Amino acid sequence: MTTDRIDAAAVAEAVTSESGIADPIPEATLARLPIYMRGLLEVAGDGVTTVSSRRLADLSGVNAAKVRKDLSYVGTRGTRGVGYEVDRLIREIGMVLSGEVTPVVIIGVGNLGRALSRYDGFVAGGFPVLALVDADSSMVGRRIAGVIVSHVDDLGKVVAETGCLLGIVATPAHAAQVAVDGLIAAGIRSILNFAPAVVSVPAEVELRKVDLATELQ
Amino acid sequence: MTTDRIDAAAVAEAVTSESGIADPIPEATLARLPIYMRGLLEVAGDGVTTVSSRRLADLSGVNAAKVRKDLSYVGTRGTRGVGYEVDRLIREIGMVLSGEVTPVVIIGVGNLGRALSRYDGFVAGGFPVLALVDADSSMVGRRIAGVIVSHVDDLGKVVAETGCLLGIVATPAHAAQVAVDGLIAAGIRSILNFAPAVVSVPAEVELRKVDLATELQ
DNA sequence: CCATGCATGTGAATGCGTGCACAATCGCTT
DNA sequence: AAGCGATTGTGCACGCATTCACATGCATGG
Repeated sequence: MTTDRIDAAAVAEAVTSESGIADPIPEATLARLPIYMRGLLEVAGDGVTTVSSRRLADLSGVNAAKVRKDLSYVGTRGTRGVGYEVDRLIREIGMVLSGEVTPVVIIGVGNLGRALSRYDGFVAGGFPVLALVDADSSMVGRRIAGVIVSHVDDLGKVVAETGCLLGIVATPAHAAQVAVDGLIAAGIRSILNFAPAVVSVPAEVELRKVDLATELQ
Repeated sequence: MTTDRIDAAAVAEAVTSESGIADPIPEATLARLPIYMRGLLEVAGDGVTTVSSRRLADLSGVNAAKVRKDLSYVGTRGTRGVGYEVDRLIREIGMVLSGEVTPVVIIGVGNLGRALSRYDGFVAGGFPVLALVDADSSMVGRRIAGVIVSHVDDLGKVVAETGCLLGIVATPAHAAQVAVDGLIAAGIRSILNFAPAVVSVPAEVELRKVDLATELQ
């Protein structure tokens, strides 16, 4: 029966995402899943049990074919002639998104760092802040957004314990390079730099710079 | 033979002329120009008069070939073996960016909203305020900085009429989420949040939060 | 039980963005 | 004056994303 195939596909998907070897879901699709989720929760509130790709496309403001292709990556199978089961889709997308969680560590708990660590958008986007470090000893031990601040000297230990994969630099400009070097030494391979400074990294490290001043301009 | 090249050129010209005198500058390039501008202003402050694509690429964290291709769209020509003239480049990019005006709508005309609507920096930066809305009926109809205040219920209509692409939230904290949802429903995909509240948006919508308390420090 | 309508799932084509590689070209030095 | 090092400008190819179009397949009604 076809149910066997569906279950097998679901299990395979779960296994691949757990092992973290290769994620076959395109990044562009991943970025749209929260949008679909939003539309799904909306129609679910209306008591609708099935939704077509066309309807979901209209709700999300995208193309219907794109919706179908995206959902095919998720693994969920719809019913031809009917559409997709809303509850099932919400569960499937939820699992994929929860599997795409990347814990982050923030260096620097000044004004910027505190603002970032309290920014719920990170959690909603799958980037929970699990660790905070600072070079100022007077900050160590303080609790910000439910996370205890550690000293930057313990960065390697903290990263190892929390399993953080992404580092956010929120230090003053003059400390940015040191902070980045520390992150790299701790094993971080993806860095988001909020400090207004240009830093250099090895080729194998992915670095993205966020300049608030430029953004406002 | 040369016929191939002529045909290709004819096609390209037909495409460009089809869209009028509109800029053939790719969107991806347009998004990088502010980043280049920032690097240029930095080196200009150091008294440097010329900059190579390689140097500008390092400053901006992008590929050197990409920089050259982007600058070729701007129209500025560099000098082989030397590089680009910094002052000239700043002027050229500035002109392109000033031509890229993005009309904005401001939600909330309290103290903050009024201050923002009168802030000349927005106009200078290519963000003219074309619409103002508020939930308070006593505000509707008042003229602030040359713009008539509309009611928030008419947000969709106002946005459609003025063609606003960017929304600025200047409401009290408790109304921020409602304001953001309204903007998204109106078709806005870029939002600047000045309210001291954390709001959630779909991944498709670009949201930036500006915390004035931290900015002042 | 069968025909019919409707929606899925996907192969294929197109367009866009990126980056390599190299010829063209300029200023500088000898 | 002439070669040389340096840098631009761009043709080309590759990969990703988007969208079309259609065959496949399920459910419903008679």
